[in-house]
Amino acid sequence: MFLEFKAEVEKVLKQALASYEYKDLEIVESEHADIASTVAFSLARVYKRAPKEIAEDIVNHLPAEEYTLISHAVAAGPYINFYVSDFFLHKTLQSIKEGLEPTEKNRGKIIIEHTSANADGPLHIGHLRNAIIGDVLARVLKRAGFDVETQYYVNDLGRQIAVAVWGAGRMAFAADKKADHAVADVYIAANRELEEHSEYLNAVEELMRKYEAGDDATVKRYETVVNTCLTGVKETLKRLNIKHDLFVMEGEFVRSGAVDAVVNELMQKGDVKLDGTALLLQLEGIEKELVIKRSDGTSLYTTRDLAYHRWKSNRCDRMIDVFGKDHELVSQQLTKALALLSVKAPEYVIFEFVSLPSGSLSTRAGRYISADELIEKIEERAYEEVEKRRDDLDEVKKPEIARMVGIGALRYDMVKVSPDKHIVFDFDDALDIEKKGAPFVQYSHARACSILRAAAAKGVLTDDVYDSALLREDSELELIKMLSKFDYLIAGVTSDLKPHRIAKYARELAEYFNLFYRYCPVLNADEEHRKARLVLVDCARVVLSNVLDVLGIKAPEEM
RNA sequence: GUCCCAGUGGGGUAAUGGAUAUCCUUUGGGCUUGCGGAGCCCAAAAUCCGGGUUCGACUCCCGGCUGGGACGCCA
Repeated sequence: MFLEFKAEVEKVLKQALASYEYKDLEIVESEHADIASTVAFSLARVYKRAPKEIAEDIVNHLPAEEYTLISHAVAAGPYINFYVSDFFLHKTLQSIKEGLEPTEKNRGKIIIEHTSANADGPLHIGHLRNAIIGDVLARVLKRAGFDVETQYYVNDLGRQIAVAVWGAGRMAFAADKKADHAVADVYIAANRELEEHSEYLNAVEELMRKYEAGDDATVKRYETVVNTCLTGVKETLKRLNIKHDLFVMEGEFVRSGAVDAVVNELMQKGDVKLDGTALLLQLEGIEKELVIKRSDGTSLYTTRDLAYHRWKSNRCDRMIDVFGKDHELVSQQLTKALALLSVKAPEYVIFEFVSLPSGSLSTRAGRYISADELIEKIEERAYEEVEKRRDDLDEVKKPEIARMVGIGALRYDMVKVSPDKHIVFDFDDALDIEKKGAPFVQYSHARACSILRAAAAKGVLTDDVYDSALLREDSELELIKMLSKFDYLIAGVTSDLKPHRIAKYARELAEYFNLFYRYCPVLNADEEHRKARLVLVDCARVVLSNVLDVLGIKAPEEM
């Protein structure tokens, strides 16, 4: 609803500015108003008058008779402050009661690629950041009315996989281990062996050549390793509430000839030169030329990625790639090379690294914290907390709530920080569930549910006729305004792709609900207030549950 | 060396160029004859350094410093 308020402010402000020339309405959020404009500052310069005077003049020209969602506007010095009307507050509650469906639908198809970890071992905490950022964005975009498809791009052609496949030919996967962990064991052991015996490297290279050429037996060996690993990875993702619509194998693009087609087209359209038998592409603005074909004729990651993006671009309106910071140069090369092929560029969400206090993560060196280990520990920790507080619950409910709280805390922790912030992962800190994170928001939701349950038990109906004008306390007004901003938030994140803003909103909403709870009795209020407040509690419950859903966090009815 | 990113109270973190810099944690103090205390209130404490642009800079520009990353016929 806040979006509609903002639109009305823009409309009336434009009318009031009819006699001025301006570039922008300069609408800003403000703590002194529901929304404000600072346009008087820049007009002051042009018209050589005091900004305060101009602000007053603009306010005097606002068509107050057209206000519906606006109650009034005032000039506070050079600022023009707008305030919401009672009708806005009423309409906010009504629209939430009617459901939070996106106002715009069928806005086109978006393919978002995320996680895409190599199939050489389990997901670690770095992949987790990628997966959770990607998953939250996918959920936001769905809310915003897009048709979203999530893809996991499976690297099955890299040297890493060849090493794992080679290793799998010499030792068996441990049968008693989770599949992806068993693959990692083999991969790490194989790497160690190759370091000691470089004579085995030929065998690895031969595997790579045979696989690209489509040798049946080799393809089968690869598939076994990759699928084994992915089985485990999918289990982990499922626990985290993450699902990919499609797993796309890199190898397909080589075998289908799509990669060759890309290389040939680049030779015609780009600045390509020969270095021995390898092909180098010079891209504008990037010093380093891009190798698009190896001397031995096999393909490279970037070239295969070009073919993948060309394929994707034909299946959607927007492409979004969630990449680690180490892929930034690649993303620039990708954009430039795609332009040569007349393929639209993807939008990139680039996030900074997650490292351990002991240094950077490395699957090969076995230096990582697996997502599974983290999930295991955090759920244990959450179970302890539940047991501490809710001894009355049975052994079905307790672990169920512990899972919701544990996974919630983990997801919230990963998404709450701006993607361009480097994270040093601290195990104890991640396990500290008592912080104001997901459990805080979940608790507010459970509390709202509890009030509604108690009301139902007393036979008070929430869908009674109610008078929203009775909601006059500060904590009530602030809560309603916060509720109204859900659509505004979704619209914002849809364009700036910054998922940490969702986490911040969720926490703030829970805070406002707690304040309302503290200052306004619901069930113990007189009948008219009780009715109106129950509606407000129900609306808060709906928005809390929706914002948690966007974060991929379960909203427990009790905890 | 070149390029990219980050630098905000003791630690972590937020802030489309706008009014009194957010929140967590920490430390200290307080709130329950209340619908669930995983709650609420109060206090302490911060924009790396130096220039510049601007009516106005955490935010933009230039130069440093510190930390991370990229610069493979790896992915």
